[in-house]
Amino acid sequence: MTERNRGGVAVADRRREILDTALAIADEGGIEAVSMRAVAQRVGVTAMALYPHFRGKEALLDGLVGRVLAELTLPDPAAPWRDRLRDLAHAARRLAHRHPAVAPLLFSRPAVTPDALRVVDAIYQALLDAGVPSDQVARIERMLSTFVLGYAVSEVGGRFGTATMGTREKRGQLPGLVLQAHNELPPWLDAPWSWEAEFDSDLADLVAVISTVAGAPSTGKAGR
Amino acid sequence: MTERNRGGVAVADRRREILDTALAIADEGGIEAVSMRAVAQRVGVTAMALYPHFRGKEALLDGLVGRVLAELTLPDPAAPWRDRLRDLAHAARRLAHRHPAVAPLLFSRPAVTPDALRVVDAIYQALLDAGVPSDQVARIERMLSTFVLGYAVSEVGGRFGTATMGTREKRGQLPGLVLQAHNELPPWLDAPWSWEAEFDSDLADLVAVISTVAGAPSTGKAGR
DNA sequence: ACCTGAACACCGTTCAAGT
DNA sequence: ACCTGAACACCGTTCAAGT
Repeated sequence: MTERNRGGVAVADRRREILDTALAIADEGGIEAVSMRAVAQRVGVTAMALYPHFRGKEALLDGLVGRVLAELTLPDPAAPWRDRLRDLAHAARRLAHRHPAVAPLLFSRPAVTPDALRVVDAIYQALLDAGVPSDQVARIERMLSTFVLGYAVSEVGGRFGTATMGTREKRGQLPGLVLQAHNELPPWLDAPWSWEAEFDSDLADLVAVISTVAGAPSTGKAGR
Repeated sequence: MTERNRGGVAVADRRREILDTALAIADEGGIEAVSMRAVAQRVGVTAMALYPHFRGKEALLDGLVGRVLAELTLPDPAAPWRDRLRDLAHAARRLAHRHPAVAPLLFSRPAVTPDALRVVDAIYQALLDAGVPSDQVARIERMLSTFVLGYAVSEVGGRFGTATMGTREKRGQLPGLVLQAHNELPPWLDAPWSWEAEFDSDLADLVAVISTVAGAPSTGKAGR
């Protein structure tokens, strides 16, 4: 017995339609393109017609984060904990690449929605299976998720730079700025072959931390 | 021979005055309170008067990031590398707490401005002194700065939650959501005593990673 | 060069009114 | 309950005009 409005559209479907539209607009034009008016127009309705579904723009953005988080597929619970953590990290990174405008919003929404809690729980489970003491599980989860989110947002947000050449040449000529350590490093090492490969190396290092915290011997060193 | 406008104000001072004003507004009302019109009004000028100094709002926000980054004090180069990295991390975290509205902007600006490069160079130097192989220095720098920025932004942005009680009680009752691992953990461990203490533990773990990558024996395990 | 004032094409949200 | 249309108080930016 789903509720229906005059047009015969189930209200839950309408809500999802609004979020799908908002996500499409965000993917195409960035978060600043997501206006109540633009979303409404694409849905084929007035901006005010969104308010029965979302209290305001903030609520719509909350919904957008949930919509994106729901896309994240959890790893197979039967897999080894290392694989589960790696799969989850890669899935999160790919998600950020798919929805670069929405990813940064995760920094300002607490992970207390059902969509977020199921992810946290999967990480908790992997850490417990790894042998991490229970008084360290929450900390390690935050450390891991902070790094993964931070790395992915740095990539899509542009913090890591565009990897176009020429930036280094300029550095040498910056007036009155001495970059001692930069000059000791080969220039081509500033950017990695592949951001995914670097992500893998970082994950390997963090998994080693987890093994250490768990009291088990670290199995793999990082390396490139 | 500094250039002066009709009012007798040096143009460089005018630029700084605009940025100081923008920062004050951001600190008080968040980033969305920083409008060309609001900044101009506080400076005592029309919005259009900002355009000779900044090409547009994006350029003003770039300047704001530089203004904040310039506040970060570099560690004593004579100190041991571990202390230098820790001091830098804590200084960055405090900076984010002082200017919570500006910190997230760092994710979308590449670290290629002089203000940013001097920070990166200080980290490079510490990592080289630690014995990190040169082909790993840039990667480790990104891993470290990504974590530090991500942690600080998570704190001030609200991702880590408000640490008010009650959220956990709700979790148990979320309809149709089974949080297996959550139920195995004592509820009071969800949030740490102090976010700063957790930050310290995380840093200790990351410093241990650096020691491992450097080939030196890890000196300190994490612990709480 | 620096600044103004008017104008344009937008915003989010409230409110009274319709069905 | 859901939606409309007008209105209010904002935006960033362009443009012609002033000094």
